[in-house]
Amino acid sequence: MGRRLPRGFYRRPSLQLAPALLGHELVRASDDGSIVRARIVETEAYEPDDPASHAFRGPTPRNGVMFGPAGHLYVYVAYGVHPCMNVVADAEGIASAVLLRAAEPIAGLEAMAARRGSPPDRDLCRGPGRWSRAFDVDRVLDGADLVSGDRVWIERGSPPERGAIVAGPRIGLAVATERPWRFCLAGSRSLSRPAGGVSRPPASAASRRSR
DNA sequence: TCCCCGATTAACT
DNA sequence: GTTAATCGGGGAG
Repeated sequence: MGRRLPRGFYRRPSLQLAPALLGHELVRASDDGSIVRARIVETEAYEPDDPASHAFRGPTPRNGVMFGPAGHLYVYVAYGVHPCMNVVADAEGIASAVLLRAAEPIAGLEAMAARRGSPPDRDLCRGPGRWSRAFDVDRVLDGADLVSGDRVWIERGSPPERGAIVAGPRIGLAVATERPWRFCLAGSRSLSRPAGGVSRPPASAASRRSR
């Protein structure tokens, strides 16, 4: 078993924490006894002064965990359907977090497949909603402590090779699309989209409004 | 209380 | 590559 990342690891701006999380392993122990594990290959940073952040307009019942101490899990539901996992960064009172977007399954693939309808292995955790579902994570785990909790945590993994980390624009946003705050392990086949690729040009970002 | 929109996904063509 | 599905949350009334 690897070693769990300490509180201090998380106490830095999300912009630093997001790339630092790549290569480490998220582990989830469910009530049903199953344990699943995957290597983080894609993250996004959300800073306090960031119009794309849920916390940009101040604390609410949903985003409260983001304002708390580092090293906790913030879980929100996207499109009313898909749970998405975030790691709270920085000092208490500073609302910043790292969205966990994609991972490569390492262990417990059977349990993940049972929850996800047996897609190809590399797709089990490919995308924030898919990953959450494969890991049996929903709003119940909002606020879970990754450092001392026994339901979900992060262990030290093998570090990325030099030059493997690629930054690019974040996915699915209507604002702040110019900030290259998405971080990927470029060689992974489990990315939600190709590393560094132009995900949403400004033109299409504007056209989203006319849906 | 009501309404609109989204840090997405799966199923299409 | 494109699009419909789907409902929780924030903000307005």
